[in-house]
Amino acid sequence: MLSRDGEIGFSIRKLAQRIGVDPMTVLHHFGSKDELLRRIADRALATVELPLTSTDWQADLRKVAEAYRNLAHRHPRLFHLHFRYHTTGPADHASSEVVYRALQSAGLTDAEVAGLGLAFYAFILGYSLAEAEGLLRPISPDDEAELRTLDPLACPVTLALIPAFKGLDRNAAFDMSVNAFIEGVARRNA
Amino acid sequence: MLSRDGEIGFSIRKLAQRIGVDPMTVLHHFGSKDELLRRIADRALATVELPLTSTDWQADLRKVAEAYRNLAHRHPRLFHLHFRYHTTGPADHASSEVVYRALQSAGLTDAEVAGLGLAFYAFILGYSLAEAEGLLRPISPDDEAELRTLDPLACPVTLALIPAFKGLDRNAAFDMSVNAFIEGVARRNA
DNA sequence: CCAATAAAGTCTACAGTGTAGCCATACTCG
DNA sequence: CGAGTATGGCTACACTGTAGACTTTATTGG
Repeated sequence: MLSRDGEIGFSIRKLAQRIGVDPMTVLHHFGSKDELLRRIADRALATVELPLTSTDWQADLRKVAEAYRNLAHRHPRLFHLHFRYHTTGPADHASSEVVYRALQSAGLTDAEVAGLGLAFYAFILGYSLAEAEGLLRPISPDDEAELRTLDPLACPVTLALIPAFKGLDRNAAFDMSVNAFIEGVARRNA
Repeated sequence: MLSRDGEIGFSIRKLAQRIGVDPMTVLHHFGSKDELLRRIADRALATVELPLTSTDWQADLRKVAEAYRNLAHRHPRLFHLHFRYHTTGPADHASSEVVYRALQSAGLTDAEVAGLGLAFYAFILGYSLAEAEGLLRPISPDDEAELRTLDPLACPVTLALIPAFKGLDRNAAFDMSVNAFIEGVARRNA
């Protein structure tokens, strides 16, 4: 399955065999493998569960962020595809509309809405991708052993933080981070 | 060249032919193609120009963010590799040490430093990746034409923002965004 | 200095990939 | 009914990573 293994190890021939048709049939249907992956990514991205816009722009932003994180959780390999074939379907436009509307009602100028909106997007996509790729996972014993080999003179803070990494609460970390961004935005026009 | 074309279109055989050796030679040297790409990504990541830590933690964070963005600008396809083979070399540890030290001197708890530090990383990596992939590019006439086909009832704000997207100043947008995050962090313990 | 050992490089072969080109079949519309 | 068009499938081709055996080169120990 693509959600588990990602684009790597995925081939038209295997897919065709699994669904019992000729490889050329599926290829003709989609034109090329790239186009097939693009369509799959589109389809998966469209399942993001967007919030209805409310009067609380901060809550709206939080909900959009959570929606994309949940999506990444459902399809861990999706965002790789999204970054590769920057697919922007209807669902993307709908969610970016929510983001822009939220930022606009926060009282920002158009330039700020555009810049910060795209940045907010990049942030939640990057965070979701990093999390899905295992970069934000609470460190394993192996990781810890590797960290402990660091030079204590060069990386004292990192070494001191090892317990914090081990006990990392990913949900709390995500909330903290989104809140920090939102707080910074709110403070900008205050 | 890998910086231009990325992992796609890159093959051991082409590389070997370019440098005039047998493909098997390079393969035996690196063990596998994955290992080769990992090593290349390591090497490129190590060229990030880290700042010396100062007494101004906000300036330090800004410098780290800029350093990674510059790196992504030099090697547009690098961060795809980084996310795929989450390579964490010495340079990464050095730069994350800077980030953690900065956040710590901002007065955060260890859990906050760990969570926000990783999030800051994910943010600048995601932003750099998005920018390198062209997601944050000022929109082209084609993009504009596509945007104009959106339903004005569903996406009024997006449509109204088209001029802002056309005139998007990427540097300013990046500074704004990093500042928003930093501001949010600073405000957290105030 | 030479022989033994290890390392590095090279050739061949294999299984797997995307896909162009061509043919058969089915389905639609005048 | 017949012509045209979309759809599915077969073969072939150029390309990939890499396992395995073999040859050359370098290194090291006596």
